[in-house]
Amino acid sequence: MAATETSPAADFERARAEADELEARLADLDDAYYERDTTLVPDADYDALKARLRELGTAFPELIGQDSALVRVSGRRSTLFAPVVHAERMYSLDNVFSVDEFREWAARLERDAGRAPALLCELKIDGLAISLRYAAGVLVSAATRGDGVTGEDVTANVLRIPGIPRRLAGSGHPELVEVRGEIFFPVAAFEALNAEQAVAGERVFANPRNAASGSLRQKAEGKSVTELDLMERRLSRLRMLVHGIGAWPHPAADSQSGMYELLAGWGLPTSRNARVVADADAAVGFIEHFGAHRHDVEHEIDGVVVKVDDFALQRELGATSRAPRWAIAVKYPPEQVHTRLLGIEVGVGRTGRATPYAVLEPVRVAGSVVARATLHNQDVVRVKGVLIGDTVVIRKAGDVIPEILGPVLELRDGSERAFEMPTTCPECGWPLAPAKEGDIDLRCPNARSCPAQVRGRVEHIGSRGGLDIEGLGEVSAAALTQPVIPATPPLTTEAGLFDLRLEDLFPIEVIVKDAETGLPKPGDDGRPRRETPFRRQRKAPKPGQPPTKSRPDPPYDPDGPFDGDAQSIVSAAAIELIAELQRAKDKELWRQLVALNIRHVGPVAARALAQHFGSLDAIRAAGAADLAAVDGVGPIIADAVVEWFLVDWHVEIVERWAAAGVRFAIPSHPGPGAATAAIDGPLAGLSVVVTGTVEGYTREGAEEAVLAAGGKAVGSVSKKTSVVVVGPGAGSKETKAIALGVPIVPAERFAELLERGLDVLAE
DNA sequence: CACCCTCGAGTTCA
DNA sequence: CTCGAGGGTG
Repeated sequence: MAATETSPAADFERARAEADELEARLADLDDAYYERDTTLVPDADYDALKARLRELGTAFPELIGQDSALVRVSGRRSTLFAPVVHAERMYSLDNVFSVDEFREWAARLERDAGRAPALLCELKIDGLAISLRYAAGVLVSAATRGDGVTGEDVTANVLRIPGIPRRLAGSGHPELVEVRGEIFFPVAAFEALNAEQAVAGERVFANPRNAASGSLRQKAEGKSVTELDLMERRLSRLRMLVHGIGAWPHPAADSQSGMYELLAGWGLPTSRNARVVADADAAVGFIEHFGAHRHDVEHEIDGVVVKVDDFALQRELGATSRAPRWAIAVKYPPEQVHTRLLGIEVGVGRTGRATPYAVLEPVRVAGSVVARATLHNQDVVRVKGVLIGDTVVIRKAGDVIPEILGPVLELRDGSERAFEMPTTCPECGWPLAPAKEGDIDLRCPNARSCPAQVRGRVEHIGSRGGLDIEGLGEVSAAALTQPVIPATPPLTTEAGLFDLRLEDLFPIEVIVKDAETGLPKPGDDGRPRRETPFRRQRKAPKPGQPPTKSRPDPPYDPDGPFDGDAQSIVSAAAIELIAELQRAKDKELWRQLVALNIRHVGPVAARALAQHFGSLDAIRAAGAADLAAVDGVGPIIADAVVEWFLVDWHVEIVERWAAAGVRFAIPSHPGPGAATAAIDGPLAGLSVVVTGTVEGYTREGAEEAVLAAGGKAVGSVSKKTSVVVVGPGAGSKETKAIALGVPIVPAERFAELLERGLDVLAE
């Protein structure tokens, strides 16, 4: 977004016209943001407008008047609540948008201060600035920032927010003190709120900040009892953290950090994430750390605030007309960005569902480059209102998965066209149809031979929740089911999986696709590049030199039927795959059940069925009623199992796998219906969630250990969860556990938990 | 029958 | 990780 170059002759009039336009636009945006809690454009665009205005202002200072968007403290007084004049003005902070700009600020600071002062780093919470006025230790009013001079009284609502003391702890409180802080909606609570709002037919909030603002501005008058209840609940989910003081002539502390200790001692909520660091370099470390762990905090953060810790130096540095010189806000790159919707393609998954997905101009969002995003189905495409060719708004939902929020209507030029859902399967050409009358999802009915579905099922067989076959993932599954060579793929259905031999793998050639575009990559000769995933080319020995053997040939039976060409050798991946398949034949019955791809039968249902019946034969012989009697299996799953066995090519899978040696039974199982004694152990009757990394265990291993100790390993935290084991890298589950009051055990004590059960908590 | 847990399925990128 | 839907429980 390069600014138009102003000519050296300086066309003042042109600059003024542009500045006027920018001012008007910014006034609109500020008005929407502060008065109506609406964000019309991504933050990045807003910042860009201001940056441009600042540029113009640098060239022509006379363009920037007293009510310019650059000068006024953003925000205006709302008439909703009574006005409150702050005893001391609430400043906003200057912003920088990169570590480099921060270093410039720090360098200036060090020059002004004549030394490198200690800095206090804290997170910039994306919430609402608030000022609490305490008179002789008693809360007398709470006000929003408003325009910085006058805010609105929200005391009645603030009193309902947990953690804000009406009376300060301890004694010796000043006559008057204004405590400044930020009210916010914890991210986890925000999600829950929106779900409830939707159910109640109320507005759904775009982000936690809007939710906090909206919640705080509710009025009790004229509300029904249910509405009041909803209001109460919303307020009770808000939280506050304090980060400063206003009016107080002689604070009993000589530094920002000392101030926080004092405030904490009074029972005010202070952040756990504030640190005093020695210099700018250390501050950069803090900034980068939380840039990477933005979502490991309970609230949304849009940056880091760095303050001079020493109060004496703060006073010395003073403030400009709008912001103190001793503090700076370092803003993180936006998490919502614009990019072009290049096209919408349709993929087919293992169940045959046809899913449209967006192909995007690759763009960086929250740390990674995104080129695709799912659109779920044609209804979602319609509801989001996106057209091919649109500029669209992208964000990362829940940290990872990119999501298209919608089009930027102003940027349409008429060349965009609507997406039309294909009527036939893009992979096999069969007509797509809903599985049931009234279903939105379209499916490819060619379950047996649609290459996409076979590929998906084979991949699922190899997955961790299935037979956990190393070397059978996305790439191998595609190679086995859709190679360019041979013409007849080694697998036309999964029935032949356990009959695969090395010589079936050897000839396979696939076309290499570019990860970004999905298009075939051209090789040296310009034609699509091919790869042989199960074979390596042996380098031809140079003439005149003795053939060197850099690596020994892989172990392989020379008397076997293998018939590869002399210049190639079997890759280790091929040998590994065959060996893994061999091992899979004796794996647990539940894994083999999952591998059959029966609808609704995943690891948990499969475990229940396996444990109860002991063998696939017993499951097959059981009626729907017998199946549904199993704990965790209801009529729907029971029917799905019965019906699965009625399809001839399904039965063929079972028969060919069994013939190849797949065991399909739990050895020494007493037989169907045998009472399975509840496992006794330290964790008997407890459900345990493990999140983050636990040293010495894989994710699976930890679950196994919980089962072995008699516990139940569950994936998500709820009120019923007995205990949550939290290791480094834990995310929302830890937050949720805290919110629900579920006991937490640190990962280091996992082993102890396994041995002693909940006794570990009693310390 | 109305909840609330769970599970299954689909999903993206390094 | 999130969504929708199955299963169990009060």
